[in-house]
Amino acid sequence: MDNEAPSPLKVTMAAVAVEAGVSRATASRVFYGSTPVAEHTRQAVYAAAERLGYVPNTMARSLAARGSDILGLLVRAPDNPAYGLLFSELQANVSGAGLQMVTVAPSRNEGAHFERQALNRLLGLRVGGMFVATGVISAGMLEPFLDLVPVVVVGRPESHPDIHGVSYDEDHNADLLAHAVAAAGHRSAAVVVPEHSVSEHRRGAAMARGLTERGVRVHQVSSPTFGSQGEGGREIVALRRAGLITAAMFPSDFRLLAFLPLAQEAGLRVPEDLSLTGFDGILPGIDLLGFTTVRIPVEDAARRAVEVMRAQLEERTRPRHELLPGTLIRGRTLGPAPTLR
Amino acid sequence: MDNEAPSPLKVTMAAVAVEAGVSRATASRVFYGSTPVAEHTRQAVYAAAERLGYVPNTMARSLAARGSDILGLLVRAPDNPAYGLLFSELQANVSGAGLQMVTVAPSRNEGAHFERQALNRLLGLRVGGMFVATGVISAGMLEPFLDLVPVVVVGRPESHPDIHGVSYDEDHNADLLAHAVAAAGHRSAAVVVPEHSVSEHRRGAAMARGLTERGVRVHQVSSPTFGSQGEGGREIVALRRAGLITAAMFPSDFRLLAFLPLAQEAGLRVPEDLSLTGFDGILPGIDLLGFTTVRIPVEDAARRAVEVMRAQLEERTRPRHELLPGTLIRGRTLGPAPTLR
DNA sequence: ATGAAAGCGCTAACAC
DNA sequence: GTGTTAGCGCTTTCAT
Repeated sequence: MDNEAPSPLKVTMAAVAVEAGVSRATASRVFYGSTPVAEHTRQAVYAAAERLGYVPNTMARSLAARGSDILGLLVRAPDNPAYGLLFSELQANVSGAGLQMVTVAPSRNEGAHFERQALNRLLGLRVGGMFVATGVISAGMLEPFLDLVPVVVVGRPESHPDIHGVSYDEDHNADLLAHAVAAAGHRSAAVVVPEHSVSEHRRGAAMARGLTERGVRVHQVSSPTFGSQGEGGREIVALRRAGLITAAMFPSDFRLLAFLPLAQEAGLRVPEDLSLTGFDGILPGIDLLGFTTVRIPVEDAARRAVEVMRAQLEERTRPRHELLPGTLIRGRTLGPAPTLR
Repeated sequence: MDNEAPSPLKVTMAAVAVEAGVSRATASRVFYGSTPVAEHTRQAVYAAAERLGYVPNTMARSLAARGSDILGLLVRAPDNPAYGLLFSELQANVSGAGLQMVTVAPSRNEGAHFERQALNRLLGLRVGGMFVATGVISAGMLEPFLDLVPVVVVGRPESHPDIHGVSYDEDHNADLLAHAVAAAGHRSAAVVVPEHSVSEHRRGAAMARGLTERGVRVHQVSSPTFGSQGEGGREIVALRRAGLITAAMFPSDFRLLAFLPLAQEAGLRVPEDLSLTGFDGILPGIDLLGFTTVRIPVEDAARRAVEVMRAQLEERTRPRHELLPGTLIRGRTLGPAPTLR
């Protein structure tokens, strides 16, 4: 009588082969092989694997195969909903393409050093391709590996000429909002342009530009550090009270959210007294607040990134940079411009 | 003259050893070895590795070592901020402990089949331990591997007697809120108890119990499917109008958020006419809305989960189940009970 | 269509 | 303190 089966993780392909009465080579071919295998042999091997609870050892496999088809994702901050959604969508698309993906995150949100560690974790696993969803890693850090593993940078707007990039078209998105504000009849608006966040700064600048081009007067508010939302907010309230603006544009939904209590406190009705716009459209449940904002095309970016990756896996091509437009969300925080005073 | 260095990923430890003028074994010892190595040898090896851009091959390493110290995380839905934060915190704690972690997510949010695939991805990598942050995988699916790899289930309240669990104390948290509502003088409140979400149902039931124990009359509202928030909300509005309640408790901040527009539409002031409480305290920026809610202790759970994991890595001990209390967030949506009518 | 055998890059005894 | 050597579990020529 047979002994009790050992723990599944200890079952090797050799054991499966024996159980199925074939050679290790044949067993291997059944699972991933390129060469054809007789149908009944195939059945036998599958049955044996099932019986033993065989879990293929990815380590051994990719070592022997000199590489794997597992893709890696380096994600900057999983606690940021925009990245969380991107992770989720990439995973879905990768699986849809019949590929696998593992994800790593740096141990801290800031610091190239930590991102490097995470990158090495992926490289150490000899992934077959990498999605990089963080702006902190410089292209230079990626460069040495480019010829061995396809890299697709996703999300961040900027990238290296040798690296494939699929990004949100922040300028276009900002313009969508600027257009909406102008079209609602506003002739003078505040735009929050943070100094310390690269992407938010870019958004703010683009919104200001879009307004100006449309003949809307812009009052630029350089919001101070992220923590103290109060400052910029109070400036906006003062501008409204002085009758200098009828709308305020924020470079993220979060900042708009932070402003709401101030507006309420100041007795300003939205949008009757003051129209407001955000940016991102990601925060779960935020739609319920009725924000007028632009939804960054996370799903599209994920889909395209995977398509680009698949193409790279087949055959390396010249790097391309794609910019994906978002969609305007017409909420209740943007209304027609009131008559001032 | 030497040829140009090959791609870093092609550099093997053998190459490093040659470059440093030592044997492969010594090089190995320098990187992870248990046996001591002469200081100047050590330097030489590090220098050689640096020069060549050596990236250790994790596959080969853990194959030879029959296992790795890389931990795996199976996370249910990275696009859910609560899971995103948990991911982030686990990563920070794992790194803090000098360990590595890779994360996998199922390709779709629902379906045991997809979670199984993700689980196998982790198992295939022969991780040294696993964090499981999903309720969908049944303990039975985990059971076959328990003796080979330590498993810590984190977040979900329920778990198997053979598996370590670190969870949020939902009952306690619900009671915190019930206490706060009762203490504010409310004598009659609505409690939303969804039928289709296990954890939300549990929360709702516990809140109702807590109120009842404190002599508060409970109007249970069985919110229908998740999509149509309207239904339950309208029932609450009606209850308030009929003068039957002065407060409403929701089993998630999201549901509370969904109710806000309805309350506004109905002309109900919060909290003057109606007090509201949520549950979770996670959604970034939600604090700005002034929700009275309970913050689930994600950071504590992550920290404890890693501590438990480390203990398991050292020596397998009897499984323990921990329940972690959250903290009450006193926001502006809970006020003193108004006189009815 | 299948089997035999040679590694993949590394670690872990075991010698010296 | 360092080198030698035998595998880890698997894929992949090369035969048959």
